[in-house]
Amino acid sequence: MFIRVDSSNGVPVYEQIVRQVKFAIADGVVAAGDLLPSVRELARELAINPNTVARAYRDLQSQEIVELASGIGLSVRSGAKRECQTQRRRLLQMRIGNVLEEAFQSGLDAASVRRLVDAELARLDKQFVGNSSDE
Amino acid sequence: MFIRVDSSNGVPVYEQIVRQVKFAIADGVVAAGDLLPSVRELARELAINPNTVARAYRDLQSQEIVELASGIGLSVRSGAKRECQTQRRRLLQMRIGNVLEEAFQSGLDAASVRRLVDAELARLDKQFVGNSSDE
Amino acid sequence: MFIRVDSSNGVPVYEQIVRQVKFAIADGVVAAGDLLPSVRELARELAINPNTVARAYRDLQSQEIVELASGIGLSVRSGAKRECQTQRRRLLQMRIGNVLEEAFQSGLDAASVRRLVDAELARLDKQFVGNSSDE
Amino acid sequence: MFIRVDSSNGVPVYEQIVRQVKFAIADGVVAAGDLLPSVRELARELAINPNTVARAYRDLQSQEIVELASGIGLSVRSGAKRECQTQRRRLLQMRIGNVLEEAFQSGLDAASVRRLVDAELARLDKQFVGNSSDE
DNA sequence: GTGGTCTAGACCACC
DNA sequence: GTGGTCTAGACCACG
Repeated sequence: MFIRVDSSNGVPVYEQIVRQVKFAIADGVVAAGDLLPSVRELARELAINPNTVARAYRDLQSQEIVELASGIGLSVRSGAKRECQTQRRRLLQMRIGNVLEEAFQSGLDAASVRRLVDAELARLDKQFVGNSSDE
Repeated sequence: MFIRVDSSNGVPVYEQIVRQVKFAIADGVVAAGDLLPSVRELARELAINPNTVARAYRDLQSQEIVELASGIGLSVRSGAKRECQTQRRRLLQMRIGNVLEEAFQSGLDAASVRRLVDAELARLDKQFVGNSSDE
Repeated sequence: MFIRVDSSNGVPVYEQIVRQVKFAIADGVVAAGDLLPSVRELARELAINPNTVARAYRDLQSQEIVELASGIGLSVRSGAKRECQTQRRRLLQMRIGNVLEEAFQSGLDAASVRRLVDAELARLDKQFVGNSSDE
Repeated sequence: MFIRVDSSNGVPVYEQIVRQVKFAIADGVVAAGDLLPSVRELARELAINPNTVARAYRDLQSQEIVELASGIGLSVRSGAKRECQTQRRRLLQMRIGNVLEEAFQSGLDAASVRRLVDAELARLDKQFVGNSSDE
């Protein structure tokens, strides 16, 4: 299973699902034409309310990432990979920008902000060696 | 006035007030022993309901940043500056860490993440020249 | 229902609720993982405004006694029982200490104070037979 | 000066003054006919608002503990000592009773309550050796 | 259904 | 004047 949710995360569960499905598509873990796991199945595996999964899937449909294959399930649309990659980049850029802006606005000077960023980057670099990206 | 709120921000107004009071204390804009602006005064200036300000101030009390001087107002406690600086550092470290971690987990490699960060840092550096910080 | 409030008590209603929830947890009446009665339900049963219950519950959250299970309710955290027992002991010790100290400081000698205490203890012993405590 | 107030005490300052004046009278530190310190003088010595002292003195007048000696000040009435002793006993009995009752109601059993009381009594016994009482 | 936020306004205690 | 408590009710997000 390519999805993991953390209910004590602040981020709504349905949104975590939406994001991770998109990330999986962006990375090619799930390809165009593939079916998403059924609402019931995913709900059981994540031990969450099926309504939550349903809501996530509804969002993915309305964003035209997946489409309903009647009687079969939800399948990834053909242009989805490229779209998900673009969205991923935009999303991360916005979030990074927001956080850094928040740091500046809180009264810290540029040097302090950069120190914080570098420390975190160093910490994470070690954790995620060997990540591959096709962007 | 050292507080500005943005009601269309997603972040609850009372929480924005809590943060900004803490930041003001961390930066020395408000010193130990100083009184916060009165509930009614701040509510009037921000054009919000006094209860919203009161809730923010109650949070500051329960976090022992500020104490009730009965019939006088709320005064900044003696250890508050150091505490607020610590909290600010921790808060930003956590938020930056979370965002960067999300970037790595989304499948991007280290180089891509660093590129995003550097671009945003460059953009914001220009915007916030002249920030001063005690830390 | 394990909560009873007395609005003509001087002690704020929301604080009575906070205390009694903690006492119930300390006594094991409510266990870790259990949900508190919903805000609306408790408000209805106590015939008070839901906001008053909500404020009590918010305090319990910020004291980390209870945590939000989004869309479900508030559940008692795992370490809460031990914490509530400790707090109960400290609270009572402080209150008893304060009152006895006040008695001494008011000029009474030790014998007079002890006489007062013994009389009250005897009176209450009869009233509260069969209390059980984990401590 | 026979009065000390603690503004971070929960107990209103004016009430602390009322109590301590009464205790001083009960103990004979201030006798019938003696004048209380003037409002301005006491306010200066305690570093509090004169209105607060004035309110305390007003209460003492309305309770007929002191009386206005026009142009002179407030003097302790003749029957005050006996009255203050009676009130002191009643007040302490009530407060002790309330606290012990609260302990029982919080779910503790009689043994636990008695243990708390004995511990505090032992602690205070050492602190207040040589208290004398004429009750 | 759940809790959270915000507004509006009454009333109280303290200084 | 100060903050604190409580009520009442609208609106939103989440499951």
